[in-house]
Amino acid sequence: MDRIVMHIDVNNAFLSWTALDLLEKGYKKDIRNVCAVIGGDEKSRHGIVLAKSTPAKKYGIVTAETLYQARKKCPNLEIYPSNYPYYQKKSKELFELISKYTPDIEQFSIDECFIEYTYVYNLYGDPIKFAYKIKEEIKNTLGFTVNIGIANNKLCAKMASDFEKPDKVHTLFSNEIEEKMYPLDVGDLLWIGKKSKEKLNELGIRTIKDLAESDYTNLYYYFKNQTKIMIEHAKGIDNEPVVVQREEAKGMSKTTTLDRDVNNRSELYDYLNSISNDLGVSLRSINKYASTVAVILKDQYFKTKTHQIKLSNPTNITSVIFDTSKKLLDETWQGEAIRLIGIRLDGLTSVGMYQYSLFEDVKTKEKDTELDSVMDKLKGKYGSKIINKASLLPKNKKM
DNA sequence: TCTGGGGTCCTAGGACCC
DNA sequence: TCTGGGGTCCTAGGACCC
Repeated sequence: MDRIVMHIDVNNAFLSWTALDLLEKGYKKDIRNVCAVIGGDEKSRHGIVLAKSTPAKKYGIVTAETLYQARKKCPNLEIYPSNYPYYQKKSKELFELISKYTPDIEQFSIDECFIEYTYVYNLYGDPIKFAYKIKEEIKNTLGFTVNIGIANNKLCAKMASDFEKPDKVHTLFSNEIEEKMYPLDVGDLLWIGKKSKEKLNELGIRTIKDLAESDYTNLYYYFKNQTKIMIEHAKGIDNEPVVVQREEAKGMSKTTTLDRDVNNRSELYDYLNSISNDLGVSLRSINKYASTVAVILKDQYFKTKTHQIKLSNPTNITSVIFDTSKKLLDETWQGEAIRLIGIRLDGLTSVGMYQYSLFEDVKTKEKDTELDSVMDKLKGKYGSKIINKASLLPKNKKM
């Protein structure tokens, strides 16, 4: 028997979920039915569209464009803020509901998952009937709609769930690829982004069919080792398994867009301090150590610069992350006006075996580890706002 | 009041070793 | 003696996804 995979995707997730949040709070209007978006705060320069309603989509509003542009397309646009804790809650409810039917679920993002239906086929039978059943159950018990794609592999299941929306079930089985997928724009193919689409178009490749029938050697010059997989995807070939257990994070990062451009070193240090603190807490909460620290900068012209260093000893100590990031900033920053600043930790390991390098100040390290641990506990007990190092406080409130 | 944040993976080029 | 070449590690930058 052929393999059967499903992809379940919440329609306009953030917007649908905020609609429910508002209705629960007594809001009279369902924002799913008006021209509305979830967007960031423009005053702090976070003004982009995070999600849009179906009516907003009809006006041509797209995700990630500026609210300014979106408003030009729909002057009556309503903009609502995001509520991540609520989204997490809804996401959990969704995956718990699906888990009742199979353990073979791969969570792909906060609002998407794959399920390996092959193993439960004998239990539930016709996958299309099952998909409709689960779609209705989600709508009736959780209050939001999903699209479900059914296919013989993950790639095609995901492509299928992206067909007509919302509240639909689609199939894209192997024998339907030429009919349903080949006519689509090559840019609609998973993993073909803006740049690859442009390049393919230049080469006269416009549809997925064009790519499927392209010659490997002609494309190799432009796409190198991605060529083979690209052509296979266009043909609907994909052998990736549904991976139930989420792989452990390989890195973590935190970046922040500043409310104005900053070219003052000590102010940039203050941001690094705060970010180091947040990352340190996250790192310790998953019992990991970071091998590499990188500073990420974006200047006023949106030019991004990164500078990284591999540590001689993986660390989970906030002060080490902060000191390293300061040094990295000093080495790479030329005084340009900074729009975004952040830190990325890579090469996360569970290795607790801490070897002190030769001239390290052992006493300081032990003290800092102890300080981090005390602060983590207090934050866990009283909430993250309750305690901070004096250096994190606003200057006029310093102890 | 113009352009977020958090991830993964790939590539090119330099350093270094044998 | 008009100066190889393979392998590995590391860093910077970029493409792609949600």
